[in-house]
Amino acid sequence: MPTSTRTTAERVRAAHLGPDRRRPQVLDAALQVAVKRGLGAVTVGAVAEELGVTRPVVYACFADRVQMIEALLDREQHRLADVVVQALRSTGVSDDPEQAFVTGFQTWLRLAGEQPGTWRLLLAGQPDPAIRERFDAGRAAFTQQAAAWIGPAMQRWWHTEDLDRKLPVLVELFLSSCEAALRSMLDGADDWTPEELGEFLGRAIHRAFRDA
Amino acid sequence: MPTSTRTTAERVRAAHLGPDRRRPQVLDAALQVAVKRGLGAVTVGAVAEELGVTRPVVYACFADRVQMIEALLDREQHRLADVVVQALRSTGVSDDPEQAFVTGFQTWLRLAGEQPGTWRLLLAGQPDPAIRERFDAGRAAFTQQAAAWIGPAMQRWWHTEDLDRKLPVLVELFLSSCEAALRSMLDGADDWTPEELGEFLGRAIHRAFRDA
DNA sequence: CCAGAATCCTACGCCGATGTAGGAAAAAGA
DNA sequence: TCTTTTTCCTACATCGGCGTAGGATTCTGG
Repeated sequence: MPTSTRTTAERVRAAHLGPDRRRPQVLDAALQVAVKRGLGAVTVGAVAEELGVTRPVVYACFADRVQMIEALLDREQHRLADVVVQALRSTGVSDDPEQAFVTGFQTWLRLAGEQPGTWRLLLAGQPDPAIRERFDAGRAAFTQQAAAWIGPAMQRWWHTEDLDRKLPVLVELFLSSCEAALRSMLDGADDWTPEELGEFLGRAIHRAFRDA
Repeated sequence: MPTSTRTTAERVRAAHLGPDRRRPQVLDAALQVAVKRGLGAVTVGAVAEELGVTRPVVYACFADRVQMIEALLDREQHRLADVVVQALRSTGVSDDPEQAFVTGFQTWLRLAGEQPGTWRLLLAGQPDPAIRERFDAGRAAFTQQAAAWIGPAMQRWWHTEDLDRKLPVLVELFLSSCEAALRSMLDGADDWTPEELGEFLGRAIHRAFRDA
């Protein structure tokens, strides 16, 4: 049984790829492990086993465990950022704020639903102290990006007063709402399509922000 | 230097308390460690050092590391539940939905600000697999509690249609909004009092839910 | 004041994960 | 085909955290 069932049984010798071609595979395996058992479970051994390879092969790709996880976080963060940019672009066509919220959430949820694993990483929360700094930095980047979009938009649409003071709080609220949308999308909600969910939540969150 | 500066220097022999009186101290120390360095850093050794005691003393209070953390989570969850109950009670006096949201958030944020450590635990996210189950169970309990309050309230106030389908999504949104409020309260917002923040966010979230 | 009980501390063995060295197998080149 | 190079695997040493045994110290009751 060379394929499928990965019991702890004897493994076939892995293909002769070399570090450069092996590296993306390692990150894929690391992502699998992180999604299934949390970032804390991403050990060199676990990743190697997931990939069907021994640990030294992983060490040939990354100097140590921390660099491996940082590489994973880098890659996934870029993927996420791309999706966010696409979602933001999709809102540009409309001058109606409510419609902007709705289409933004719709395209974002649709794209996010296509690579659930990457997004679950974001919801997982930080693991051991070694990664914490890098993880928080990623979150901070998103916060900044969100602020850079929400601030001008609210100024332009509604001339919200005292925006300087309110903005940090609103950004936090916005990001948390996005998390809620994501959870609803990835977990239970089989009876919601991305379009339905995006419209429902986009409208609700728009109401919260409009008269802030 | 028997007090203060906890370098790694020689320690004084700890007082003769015994497991029963020592146990709450151990949980206090564990909470400190969790807040400072994350739940993943709550090892028996770290807790013992934080408390100024050797590891066997901790083992005299709890059978193993998992039971210690579970005891911590139990205690903190009860504290949290008490606060939530108080906040919910405070909304009962008013029949105006918006006012209910506002006073609810206000009392909750005020009480939460008094024991920040306990609440930061909630934001920290799950650590290793051993605790994950217990941690998720706590979150599920809050979800259920929120659903039990939001559902009837929305039915009574606004006769929201198709509530069965919407409720799970709305509960998720509500909890995430609470997290946002908490983050704003505990982190940056020095220029927001609990009353101001509760009014601002309570109103915003009320708008999101009213016409859902 | 002294025996006995309760409590704390030192010291140990164990296990899982890390990171490394050197030999075996596969690919590449002559 | 035979040699050289690349890549993978087995085996090892190390480290940190877990959990326990037994001696040292402090409290307590007579």
